Amino acid sequence: MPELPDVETYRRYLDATALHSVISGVDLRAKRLLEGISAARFGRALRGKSLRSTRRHGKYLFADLGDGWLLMHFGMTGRLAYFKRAGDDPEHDRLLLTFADGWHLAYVAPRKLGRLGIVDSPEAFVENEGLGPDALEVGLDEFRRILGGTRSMIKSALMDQGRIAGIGNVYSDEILFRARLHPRARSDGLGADRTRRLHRAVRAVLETAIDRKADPGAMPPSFLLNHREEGGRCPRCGGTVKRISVSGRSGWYCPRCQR
DNA sequence: AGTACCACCTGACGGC
DNA sequence: TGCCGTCAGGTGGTAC
Repeated sequence: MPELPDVETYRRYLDATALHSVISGVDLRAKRLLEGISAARFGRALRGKSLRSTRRHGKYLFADLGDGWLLMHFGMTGRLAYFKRAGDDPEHDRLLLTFADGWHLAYVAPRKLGRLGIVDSPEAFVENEGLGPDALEVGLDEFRRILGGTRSMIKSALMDQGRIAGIGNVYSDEILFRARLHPRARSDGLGADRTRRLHRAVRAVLETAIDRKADPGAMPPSFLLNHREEGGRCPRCGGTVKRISVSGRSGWYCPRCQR
């Protein structure tokens, strides 16, 4: 699930659970997730430290270690789990942090598509990766400039992390549905009104999803999210939603509402 | 510059 | 029940 609302929910979860405890154990169970650092150095960077605070940029989560930051990306299936008893350790935990108070924080990723690492700072990482501004931070003027700078399909542009960070396949559909724009509309052909509408939709959709803790079952009835299926009904007009392929992903939309 | 396709992994689900 | 193909909310590389 991990798009911006999911990762923000994980961030708040970490804040509410694992902050400020001393890390006594580091068990990395999937080395391939490590980015640019050896397992030994990764362990040394964490052991004896505590997670002082958290930050998020797009789909990336950072935790301050005092001299460097723990980096987490959740791929398609990643999440966090905080628990006390060893028996509650979830399946597919790829990193298990144990705290001095006996609690554990697991980074769980069934498909091993995420990333773990240690970085100097969130800012430096964002710069090095060439990530665009966070989708919740980007102002209208910048939004207009970013979308006006590419001839690609609007759905692709929204999902391009180098342009705007945080929007993935499902929420790009949701945003376009709310803004009533066709996923294949040209990014630089929206015009002022539709660009403003789209910018408002980005904020509204992401903030609502965060309020609902990114839980699909808790989304408002007006959301398209729970109707992304064959024969699904548009919550606005009652018509049948349609699936198309955009940048190799399944995009769902309502042909009647979105032009 | 933009797009299609493949690969990385594993699990879930429908069809036979 | 078991096997097989297909698909999955991400990203990065390649080739056109």
